[in-house]
Amino acid sequence: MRLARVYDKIQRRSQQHLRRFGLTVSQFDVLAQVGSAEGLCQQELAERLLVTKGNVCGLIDRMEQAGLMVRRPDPEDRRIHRLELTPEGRRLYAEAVPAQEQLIASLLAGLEPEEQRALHGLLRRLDRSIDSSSCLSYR
Amino acid sequence: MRLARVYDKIQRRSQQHLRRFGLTVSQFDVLAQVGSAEGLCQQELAERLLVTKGNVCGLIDRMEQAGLMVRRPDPEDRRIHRLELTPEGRRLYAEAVPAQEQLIASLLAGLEPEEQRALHGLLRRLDRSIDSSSCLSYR
DNA sequence: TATTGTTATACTCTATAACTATA
DNA sequence: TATAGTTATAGAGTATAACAATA
Repeated sequence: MRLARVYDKIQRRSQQHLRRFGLTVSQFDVLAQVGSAEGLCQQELAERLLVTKGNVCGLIDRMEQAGLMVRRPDPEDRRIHRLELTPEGRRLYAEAVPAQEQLIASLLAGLEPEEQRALHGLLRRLDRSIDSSSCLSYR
Repeated sequence: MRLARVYDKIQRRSQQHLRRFGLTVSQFDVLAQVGSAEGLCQQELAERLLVTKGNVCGLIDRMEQAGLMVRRPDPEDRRIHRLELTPEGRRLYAEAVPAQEQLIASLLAGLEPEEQRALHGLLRRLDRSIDSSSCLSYR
């Protein structure tokens, strides 16, 4: 499976790359999601990351402990925690996200710009067609 | 990152799918590699899977315990273990690999045949260009 | 000395499921 | 009853590094 192999390589490079920031790939995903949509609640985050809320809970625990984010109680619904980045979390976001984009760009650099666009377009179509194909339930 | 999202979905589907066979994705990878190249040694397998030999050791332990494969000492170099599938491993290989291919085919079905070819070609080019871009060391 | 494989440690992620507190 | 979050459990995968046997 070609896609798997390419992805594994990118994943490993990313991992290596993100370690400089003290982040795992999953933690980077959290940072990227919360950084681009502060006020997100844990349930929403779980859905976006395609993992369970239990897992999100542990992820947030570790990142809160690392001083990157905080849980804020929602004043209107006391079951909900809104997620926000700390100043340090925002600093890391501002640093790590562009660095990651640059890494991806450098990995894609072997393709011509129009090939990159073609690849992106095909992946988008594939993404949608996977969603519509049969039942897919993430809790 | 489009590639990551698409891959995650495929990964999750595969996981779900492979569970019927009692396999994790990593174990499937081992089965597929050894099944297509019996006599492989652990070091070679580690390189193909892009993980360390320590990890391979654990993977093999679990799969040997599950009765799917065996380590055979190499008569010429007593440091080496050659990996072979048991009859049950081969049966599973013959069952799981086509099933996995069919799953992938069904996920790709939303794309036209020429789009599938185009995607494959782009991924192959990307794969190669990643390899050649800067240092990449898997131990 | 270098290589193959093993072992040990520690951490992250994951699924699953029971639990609480709110709604 | 349903939802948001928590906790507990168990297992898998991973990196790292020290180790034994063999070359």
